[in-house]
Amino acid sequence: MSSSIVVSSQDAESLGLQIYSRKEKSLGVLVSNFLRLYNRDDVDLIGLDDAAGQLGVERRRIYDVVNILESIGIVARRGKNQYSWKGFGEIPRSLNELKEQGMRERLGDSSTNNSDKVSNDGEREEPLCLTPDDQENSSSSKMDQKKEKSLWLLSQNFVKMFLCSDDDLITLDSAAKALLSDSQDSVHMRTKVRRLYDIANVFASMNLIEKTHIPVTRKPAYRWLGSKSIAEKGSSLFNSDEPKKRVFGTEITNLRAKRNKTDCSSIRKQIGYKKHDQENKEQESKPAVSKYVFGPFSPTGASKTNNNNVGKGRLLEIEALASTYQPQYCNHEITGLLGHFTEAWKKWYAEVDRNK
DNA sequence: CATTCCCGCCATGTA
DNA sequence: TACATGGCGGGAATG
Repeated sequence: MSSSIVVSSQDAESLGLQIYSRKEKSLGVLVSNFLRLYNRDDVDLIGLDDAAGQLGVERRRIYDVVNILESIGIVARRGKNQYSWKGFGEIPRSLNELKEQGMRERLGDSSTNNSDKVSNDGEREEPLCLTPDDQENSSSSKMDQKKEKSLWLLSQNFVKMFLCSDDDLITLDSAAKALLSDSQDSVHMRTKVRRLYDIANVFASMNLIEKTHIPVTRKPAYRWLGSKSIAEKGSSLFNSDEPKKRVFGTEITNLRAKRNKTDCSSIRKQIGYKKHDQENKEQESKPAVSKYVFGPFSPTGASKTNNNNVGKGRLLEIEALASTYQPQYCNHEITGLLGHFTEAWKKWYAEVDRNK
Protein backbone atom coordinates (compact mmCIF):
# COMPACT_ATOMS: atom_id res chain seq x y z
CA MET A 1 0.00 0.00 0.00
CA SER A 2 2.66 2.39 0.82
CA SER A 3 5.53 2.94 -1.45
CA SER A 4 8.72 4.26 -0.12
CA ILE A 5 9.92 7.34 -1.83
CA VAL A 6 13.38 8.60 -1.88
CA VAL A 7 13.90 12.18 -1.12
CA SER A 8 16.90 14.22 -1.85
CA SER A 9 17.55 17.49 -0.19
CA GLN A 10 16.43 19.09 -3.38
CA ASP A 11 13.17 17.29 -3.50
CA ALA A 12 12.66 17.78 0.13
CA GLU A 13 13.14 21.45 -0.22
CA SER A 14 10.76 21.58 -3.08
CA LEU A 15 8.25 20.03 -0.84
CA GLY A 16 9.01 22.40 1.90
CA LEU A 17 10.58 19.80 4.03
CA GLN A 18 13.79 20.23 5.74
CA ILE A 19 16.21 17.48 6.17
CA TYR A 20 19.41 17.72 7.99
CA SER A 21 22.38 18.22 5.77
CA ARG A 22 25.77 18.31 7.24
CA LYS A 23 27.34 20.00 4.29
CA GLU A 24 25.16 23.00 4.54
CA LYS A 25 26.30 23.52 8.06
CA SER A 26 29.96 23.10 7.46
CA LEU A 27 32.52 25.58 8.55
CA GLY A 28 33.54 26.00 4.97
CA VAL A 29 30.15 27.23 3.95
CA LEU A 30 29.94 29.39 6.99
CA VAL A 31 33.23 31.00 6.18
CA SER A 32 32.17 31.64 2.63
CA ASN A 33 29.13 33.40 3.89
CA PHE A 34 31.13 35.26 6.43
CA LEU A 35 33.58 36.46 3.85
CA ARG A 36 30.90 37.46 1.46
CA LEU A 37 29.17 39.36 4.17
CA TYR A 38 32.13 41.32 5.37
CA ASN A 39 34.18 41.71 2.29
CA ARG A 40 32.49 44.93 1.44
CA ASP A 41 34.77 47.82 0.91
CA ASP A 42 33.76 49.86 3.84
CA VAL A 43 33.16 47.23 6.38
CA ASP A 44 35.48 47.74 9.21
CA LEU A 45 34.22 46.32 12.41
CA ILE A 46 32.65 42.98 12.95
CA GLY A 47 30.48 42.32 15.90
CA LEU A 48 30.34 38.74 16.95
CA ASP A 49 26.69 38.89 17.80
CA ASP A 50 25.93 40.58 14.57
CA ALA A 51 27.85 37.98 12.64
CA ALA A 52 26.13 35.17 14.42
CA GLY A 53 22.80 36.75 13.73
CA GLN A 54 23.44 37.53 10.12
CA LEU A 55 24.83 34.15 9.40
CA GLY A 56 22.29 32.38 11.46
CA VAL A 57 24.61 30.32 13.52
CA GLU A 58 25.48 29.98 17.11
CA ARG A 59 28.00 32.25 18.60
CA ARG A 60 30.37 29.42 19.21
CA ARG A 61 30.85 28.90 15.50
CA ILE A 62 31.80 32.48 14.95
CA TYR A 63 34.68 32.01 17.30
CA ASP A 64 35.92 29.19 15.15
CA VAL A 65 35.68 31.29 12.06
CA VAL A 66 37.40 34.38 13.34
CA ASN A 67 40.11 32.42 15.02
CA ILE A 68 41.03 30.75 11.82
CA LEU A 69 40.70 33.85 9.70
CA GLU A 70 42.80 35.73 12.17
CA SER A 71 45.61 33.29 11.72
CA ILE A 72 45.89 34.53 8.18
CA GLY A 73 45.39 38.13 9.01
CA ILE A 74 42.04 38.58 7.39
CA VAL A 75 40.56 39.83 10.59
CA ALA A 76 42.04 41.04 13.82
CA ARG A 77 40.76 41.11 17.30
CA ARG A 78 39.66 44.48 18.36
CA GLY A 79 38.17 43.82 21.66
CA LYS A 80 35.36 42.20 23.35
CA ASN A 81 32.73 41.03 20.95
CA GLN A 82 34.50 42.79 18.23
CA TYR A 83 36.88 42.13 15.42
CA SER A 84 38.05 44.33 12.65
CA TRP A 85 38.10 43.40 9.04
CA LYS A 86 41.52 43.54 7.55
CA GLY A 87 40.92 42.00 4.22
CA PHE A 88 42.57 39.78 1.72
CA GLY A 89 45.29 42.26 1.13
CA GLU A 90 46.79 41.19 4.38
CA ILE A 91 47.17 37.63 3.36
CA PRO A 92 50.43 38.00 1.45
CA ARG A 93 51.98 39.78 4.36
CA SER A 94 50.81 37.19 6.79
CA LEU A 95 51.99 34.34 4.66
CA ASN A 96 55.38 35.90 4.28
CA GLU A 97 55.75 36.28 7.95
CA LEU A 98 54.49 32.83 8.59
CA LYS A 99 56.99 31.46 6.16
CA GLU A 100 59.80 33.38 7.76
CA GLN A 101 58.89 32.11 11.16
CA GLY A 102 58.48 28.63 9.93
CA MET A 103 61.89 28.57 8.34
CA ARG A 104 63.47 30.07 11.38
CA GLU A 105 62.03 27.52 13.70
CA ARG A 106 63.03 24.72 11.47
CA LEU A 107 66.61 25.68 10.95
CA GLY A 108 67.45 27.52 14.04
CA ASP A 109 66.57 25.63 17.04
CA SER A 110 69.59 24.54 18.79
CA SER A 111 70.93 26.51 21.61
CA THR A 112 69.05 26.99 24.74
CA ASN A 113 66.18 25.14 23.45
CA ASN A 114 63.57 24.89 25.96
CA SER A 115 60.34 23.12 25.67
CA ASP A 116 59.24 26.00 23.65
CA LYS A 117 58.73 24.99 20.13
CA VAL A 118 55.60 26.59 19.07
CA SER A 119 56.17 30.01 17.95
CA ASN A 120 54.09 32.77 19.14
CA ASP A 121 54.64 36.30 18.30
CA GLY A 122 53.00 37.40 15.23
CA GLU A 123 50.08 39.62 14.93
CA ARG A 124 48.00 38.54 17.76
CA GLU A 125 48.19 41.16 20.33
CA GLU A 126 49.67 40.19 23.53
CA PRO A 127 51.32 42.44 25.94
CA LEU A 128 51.27 45.28 23.56
CA CYS A 129 53.52 46.85 26.08
CA LEU A 130 55.67 45.41 28.73
CA THR A 131 53.71 44.18 31.59
CA PRO A 132 54.70 46.61 34.24
CA ASP A 133 53.87 44.17 36.84
CA ASP A 134 56.67 42.53 38.67
CA GLN A 135 54.62 39.92 40.17
CA GLU A 136 55.99 36.51 40.59
CA ASN A 137 54.27 35.83 37.43
CA SER A 138 55.61 32.75 35.87
CA SER A 139 57.21 34.05 32.77
CA SER A 140 54.65 32.56 30.57
CA SER A 141 53.03 29.34 31.14
CA LYS A 142 49.46 29.20 31.99
CA MET A 143 48.40 31.63 29.40
CA ASP A 144 50.76 30.40 26.79
CA GLN A 145 49.75 26.90 27.38
CA LYS A 146 46.29 27.85 26.62
CA LYS A 147 47.35 29.53 23.46
CA GLU A 148 49.43 26.59 22.53
CA LYS A 149 46.32 24.63 21.93
CA SER A 150 44.43 27.37 20.25
CA LEU A 151 42.89 27.02 16.89
CA TRP A 152 44.68 30.16 15.94
CA LEU A 153 48.12 28.70 16.51
CA LEU A 154 47.24 25.35 15.09
CA SER A 155 46.02 27.06 12.00
CA GLN A 156 49.20 29.05 11.59
CA ASN A 157 51.36 26.03 12.05
CA PHE A 158 49.34 24.16 9.55
CA VAL A 159 49.94 26.88 7.02
CA LYS A 160 53.61 26.94 7.85
CA MET A 161 53.86 23.33 6.96
CA PHE A 162 52.75 24.09 3.46
CA LEU A 163 54.89 27.15 3.10
CA CYS A 164 58.03 25.61 4.43
CA SER A 165 57.91 21.97 3.67
CA ASP A 166 58.91 20.85 0.24
CA ASP A 167 56.19 18.32 0.11
CA ASP A 168 53.14 19.83 -1.28
CA LEU A 169 50.87 17.09 -0.19
CA ILE A 170 50.11 16.91 3.45
CA THR A 171 47.82 14.59 5.23
CA LEU A 172 46.07 15.63 8.34
CA ASP A 173 47.59 12.77 10.18
CA SER A 174 51.08 13.81 9.34
CA ALA A 175 50.23 17.36 10.21
CA ALA A 176 48.81 16.34 13.52
CA LYS A 177 51.81 14.24 14.26
CA ALA A 178 54.21 16.98 13.35
CA LEU A 179 52.33 19.60 15.22
CA LEU A 180 52.16 17.41 18.20
CA SER A 181 55.92 17.31 18.00
CA ASP A 182 55.89 14.20 20.03
CA SER A 183 53.80 11.65 21.71
CA GLN A 184 51.61 10.20 19.11
CA ASP A 185 48.97 9.35 21.57
CA SER A 186 46.02 8.20 19.68
CA VAL A 187 43.80 10.24 21.91
CA HIS A 188 45.51 13.54 21.38
CA MET A 189 45.92 12.75 17.79
CA ARG A 190 42.25 12.29 17.29
CA THR A 191 41.43 15.60 18.82
CA LYS A 192 44.14 17.29 16.84
CA VAL A 193 42.92 15.80 13.65
CA ARG A 194 39.40 16.92 14.35
CA ARG A 195 40.66 20.45 14.60
CA LEU A 196 42.66 20.10 11.46
CA TYR A 197 39.59 19.00 9.62
CA ASP A 198 37.92 22.19 10.68
CA ILE A 199 40.82 24.30 9.57
CA ALA A 200 41.28 22.45 6.34
CA ASN A 201 37.67 22.93 5.48
CA VAL A 202 37.93 26.63 5.98
CA PHE A 203 41.04 27.01 3.88
CA ALA A 204 39.65 24.75 1.26
CA SER A 205 36.57 26.86 0.96
CA MET A 206 38.80 29.82 0.32
CA ASN A 207 40.74 27.89 -2.23
CA LEU A 208 43.90 28.26 -0.28
CA ILE A 209 44.31 24.55 -0.27
CA GLU A 210 42.72 21.74 -2.11
CA LYS A 211 41.83 18.30 -1.12
CA THR A 212 43.30 15.49 -3.07
CA HIS A 213 44.73 12.09 -2.63
CA ILE A 214 48.18 10.82 -2.40
CA PRO A 215 48.98 9.06 -5.65
CA VAL A 216 49.25 5.49 -4.74
CA THR A 217 48.11 5.34 -1.19
CA ARG A 218 44.89 6.97 -2.04
CA LYS A 219 44.99 8.64 1.29
CA PRO A 220 43.30 11.99 1.56
CA ALA A 221 45.72 14.85 1.56
CA TYR A 222 45.79 18.56 1.01
CA ARG A 223 47.76 20.57 -1.45
CA TRP A 224 48.61 24.18 -1.10
CA LEU A 225 47.36 25.99 -4.08
CA GLY A 226 47.28 29.36 -2.66
CA SER A 227 47.80 30.88 -5.95
CA LYS A 228 48.90 29.49 -9.16
CA SER A 229 45.79 27.67 -10.09
CA ILE A 230 43.83 30.75 -9.39
CA ALA A 231 46.20 33.50 -10.28
CA GLU A 232 47.21 32.03 -13.56
CA LYS A 233 43.73 32.57 -14.64
CA GLY A 234 44.73 35.89 -15.95
CA SER A 235 42.13 37.59 -13.94
CA SER A 236 40.19 39.27 -16.60
CA LEU A 237 38.02 41.58 -14.74
CA PHE A 238 34.80 40.00 -14.09
CA ASN A 239 34.60 36.66 -15.49
CA SER A 240 33.91 33.48 -13.87
CA ASP A 241 36.85 31.29 -14.24
CA GLU A 242 37.04 27.70 -15.00
CA PRO A 243 34.04 25.56 -14.46
CA LYS A 244 34.39 25.01 -10.85
CA LYS A 245 32.12 22.70 -9.16
CA ARG A 246 29.36 22.89 -6.79
CA VAL A 247 28.66 26.14 -5.32
CA PHE A 248 26.21 25.82 -2.58
CA GLY A 249 23.48 28.07 -3.41
CA THR A 250 21.37 27.83 -0.40
CA GLU A 251 20.81 30.62 1.88
CA ILE A 252 21.97 30.86 5.35
CA THR A 253 19.15 28.82 6.48
CA ASN A 254 19.25 28.30 10.08
CA LEU A 255 17.02 25.53 10.88
CA ARG A 256 16.95 23.43 13.84
CA ALA A 257 17.42 19.84 13.44
CA LYS A 258 18.78 17.83 16.11
CA ARG A 259 19.04 18.91 19.63
CA ASN A 260 19.17 22.52 19.33
CA LYS A 261 18.95 24.33 22.50
CA THR A 262 19.41 27.96 22.24
CA ASP A 263 18.43 29.67 19.14
CA CYS A 264 19.74 33.13 19.15
CA SER A 265 17.94 34.52 16.25
CA SER A 266 16.37 37.75 17.05
CA ILE A 267 16.43 38.94 13.57
CA ARG A 268 13.56 38.65 11.35
CA LYS A 269 14.15 35.94 8.97
CA GLN A 270 13.14 32.43 8.59
CA ILE A 271 10.00 31.15 7.21
CA GLY A 272 7.12 33.35 6.99
CA TYR A 273 4.94 32.06 4.31
CA LYS A 274 4.96 29.09 2.15
CA LYS A 275 7.10 30.34 -0.55
CA HIS A 276 8.17 28.51 -3.54
CA ASP A 277 11.52 27.14 -3.02
CA GLN A 278 14.07 28.87 -5.11
CA GLU A 279 14.13 32.58 -4.93
CA ASN A 280 14.30 33.57 -1.45
CA LYS A 281 13.94 37.19 -1.71
CA GLU A 282 14.63 37.57 1.84
CA GLN A 283 17.96 39.06 2.48
CA GLU A 284 17.52 42.26 4.20
CA SER A 285 19.54 45.15 3.14
CA LYS A 286 21.30 47.34 5.52
CA PRO A 287 20.70 50.94 5.18
CA ALA A 288 22.94 51.44 2.44
CA VAL A 289 26.41 50.59 2.32
CA SER A 290 26.33 52.85 -0.54
CA LYS A 291 29.56 53.15 -2.15
CA TYR A 292 29.73 50.38 -4.58
CA VAL A 293 32.44 47.95 -4.57
CA PHE A 294 35.78 48.28 -6.15
CA GLY A 295 35.93 49.94 -9.42
CA PRO A 296 38.04 47.86 -11.67
CA PHE A 297 36.89 44.57 -10.48
CA SER A 298 33.43 43.59 -10.87
CA PRO A 299 32.43 41.28 -8.17
CA THR A 300 30.89 38.51 -9.95
CA GLY A 301 31.11 34.94 -10.41
CA ALA A 302 33.33 33.08 -8.29
CA SER A 303 33.84 29.77 -7.11
CA LYS A 304 34.14 28.10 -3.94
CA THR A 305 34.54 24.69 -3.44
CA ASN A 306 36.53 21.86 -2.93
CA ASN A 307 37.33 18.76 -4.45
CA ASN A 308 38.72 18.73 -7.81
CA ASN A 309 37.84 15.65 -9.53
CA VAL A 310 36.99 12.25 -8.66
CA GLY A 311 35.99 9.36 -10.66
CA LYS A 312 32.68 9.29 -9.06
CA GLY A 313 29.40 10.29 -10.29
CA ARG A 314 28.01 12.86 -8.06
CA LEU A 315 25.31 15.05 -9.24
CA LEU A 316 25.74 17.26 -6.38
CA GLU A 317 26.84 20.26 -8.18
CA ILE A 318 24.64 23.12 -8.32
CA GLU A 319 26.01 26.02 -10.03
CA ALA A 320 24.92 29.51 -10.19
CA LEU A 321 25.29 30.66 -13.68
CA ALA A 322 23.54 33.84 -13.06
CA SER A 323 26.06 36.45 -12.49
CA THR A 324 26.41 39.24 -14.90
CA TYR A 325 22.90 40.28 -14.87
CA GLN A 326 20.49 40.73 -12.17
CA PRO A 327 22.28 41.75 -9.10
CA GLN A 328 19.50 40.98 -6.79
CA TYR A 329 19.00 39.81 -3.43
CA CYS A 330 19.03 36.20 -3.81
CA ASN A 331 22.36 35.51 -2.43
CA HIS A 332 25.11 34.91 -4.84
CA GLU A 333 28.38 33.31 -4.54
CA ILE A 334 31.62 34.39 -3.31
CA THR A 335 31.58 37.54 -5.27
CA GLY A 336 34.64 39.57 -5.24
CA LEU A 337 36.55 37.07 -3.33
CA LEU A 338 38.52 35.89 -6.25
CA GLY A 339 39.37 39.32 -7.39
CA HIS A 340 41.04 40.02 -4.16
CA PHE A 341 42.75 36.75 -4.03
CA THR A 342 44.12 37.07 -7.47
CA GLU A 343 45.56 40.38 -6.66
CA ALA A 344 46.95 39.20 -3.41
CA TRP A 345 48.51 36.18 -4.95
CA LYS A 346 50.22 38.13 -7.60
CA LYS A 347 51.76 40.43 -5.12
CA TRP A 348 52.78 37.58 -2.94
CA TYR A 349 54.40 35.71 -5.76
CA ALA A 350 56.04 38.70 -7.26
CA GLU A 351 57.59 39.41 -3.96
CA VAL A 352 58.83 35.92 -3.43
CA ASP A 353 60.20 35.81 -6.90
CA ARG A 354 62.04 39.00 -6.42
CA ASN A 355 63.46 37.77 -3.21
CA LYS A 356 64.48 34.51 -4.61
C1' DC B 1 33.02 -0.47 8.26
C1' DA B 2 36.03 4.12 8.28
C1' DT B 3 36.32 8.95 7.63
C1' DT B 4 34.72 13.45 8.28
C1' DC B 5 33.58 16.95 11.50
C1' DC B 6 29.10 19.44 13.69
C1' DC B 7 27.29 20.46 18.02
C1' DG B 8 27.25 22.28 22.25
C1' DC B 9 28.84 21.08 27.06
C1' DC B 10 31.45 23.24 30.24
C1' DA B 11 36.23 24.82 31.83
C1' DT B 12 38.55 29.08 31.93
C1' DG B 13 39.25 34.02 31.51
C1' DT B 14 37.38 38.67 32.27
C1' DA B 15 34.58 42.84 33.66
C1' DT C 1 28.36 36.75 39.48
C1' DA C 2 27.34 37.22 34.71
C1' DC C 3 29.22 37.12 30.47
C1' DA C 4 32.85 36.16 26.92
C1' DT C 5 35.98 32.69 24.94
C1' DG C 6 37.01 28.68 23.01
C1' DG C 7 38.98 23.63 24.24
C1' DC C 8 37.29 19.26 23.57
C1' DG C 9 35.36 14.92 22.14
C1' DG C 10 30.76 12.30 21.60
C1' DG C 11 28.53 10.53 18.13
C1' DA C 12 25.80 11.37 13.84
C1' DA C 13 26.23 12.08 8.78
C1' DT C 14 28.95 10.53 4.91
C1' DG C 15 31.83 7.87 2.22
